[in-house]
Amino acid sequence: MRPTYTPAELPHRDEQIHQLARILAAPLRGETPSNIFIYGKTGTGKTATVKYVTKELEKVAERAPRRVEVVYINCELVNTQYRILATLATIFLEKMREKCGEPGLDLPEEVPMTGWPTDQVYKCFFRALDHDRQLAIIVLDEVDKLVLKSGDEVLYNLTRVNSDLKNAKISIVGISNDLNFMNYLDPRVRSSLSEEELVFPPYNALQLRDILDKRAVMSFAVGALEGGVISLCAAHAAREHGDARRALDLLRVAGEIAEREGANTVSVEHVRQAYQKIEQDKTLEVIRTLPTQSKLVLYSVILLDERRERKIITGDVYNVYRTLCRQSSLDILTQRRVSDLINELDMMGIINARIISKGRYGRTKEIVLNVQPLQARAAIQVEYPDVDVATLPRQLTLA
DNA sequence: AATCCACAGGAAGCCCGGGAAC
DNA sequence: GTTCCCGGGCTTCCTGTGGATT
Repeated sequence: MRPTYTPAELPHRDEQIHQLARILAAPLRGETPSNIFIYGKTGTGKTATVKYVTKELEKVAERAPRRVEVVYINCELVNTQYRILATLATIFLEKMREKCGEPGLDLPEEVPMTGWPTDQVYKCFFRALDHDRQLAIIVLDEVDKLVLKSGDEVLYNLTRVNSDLKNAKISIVGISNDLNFMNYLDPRVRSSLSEEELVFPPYNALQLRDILDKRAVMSFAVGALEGGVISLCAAHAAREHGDARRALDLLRVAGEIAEREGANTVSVEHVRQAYQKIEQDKTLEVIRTLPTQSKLVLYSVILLDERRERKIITGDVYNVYRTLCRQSSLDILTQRRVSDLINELDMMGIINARIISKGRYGRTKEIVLNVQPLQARAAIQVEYPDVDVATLPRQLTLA
């Protein structure tokens, strides 16, 4: 049930599988497939489908007139022009050596992951590739991350390389969950990258149910899931733009909770708890990665919240914040800035802040903590970057 | 009706780090 | 390497404001 698992069958993706297969089957007829651009929100099965189809393709590729090589690159990890080319060059050098044994001509043993001029790496890749009559299908997953980080130069080069190759051909499969990024591309790159386009619509609740059903059969004992459990998971995920990964996470966590409790079956209540746990883990992660000053502001709110004396208002928060700063010898920001930080925390849903007027006694913001104080506190103190945790007061001793 | 509190939040500008251009 | 530019974080200064109190 983990997100890393690639299932052997993909329910409700038949159409996409067919389309993709139709395009990628071109090499079996001795043709070069078009470049493909695949778009869909997270958890709609893009990566799984591509992996599935390319695997099938490799199985039948022996019958093809030219050799087919599929290279999968996740651009979130490999996100510069150099590293993409170096990765490709390394792979094709390796394959070339496998194929014909002798180290090719004047080509080097390997490409270092850093150091060479980019055009040398490019040439190296080019020659290793062109050395054989082959078709390289290069899958660039999360290609939007690549463009965001290093621009579209790599894509431009890769889409152009075909015209220079004598023996080999390449075709590119770009996967993205951000459609907007196409606008940042050079028009030439855009049109050649999206010779074919494939859209992965989100799953609806029914389809999610189906997917969960299939996976549940593999992961849970018969009768371990009470009625309604799967429907509830599906419903939750459908509300969050049909993310199958979400749905699976939910079911998995619900199972883990049930197991820890020693329950025999997974109940609807477990799913509810799992939902809360996942949501909470998300916010705790946000808190953990907050900048120091925001953490301090939040910590002030928590301290005030624990006192439970009166409603928390901006002025009080700022006072507490100031003492905290002094105690941990940090710079004290102005109230104006802290006011903005409070707004940011509000936007993130960690706190709720609304403007109230107390008549003669002014206009201010009333702040309500939106997370468990104890856990939030723990999240703040984990990896507290600049401040010695011990110096933070456990209790508020303020007038 | 006028006053006035305790801030909200807009505007302008400073400072600094990082990336692009030279 | 230097210069330039940009954006984000921050400050300073400011005007605005809902409604209890006078």
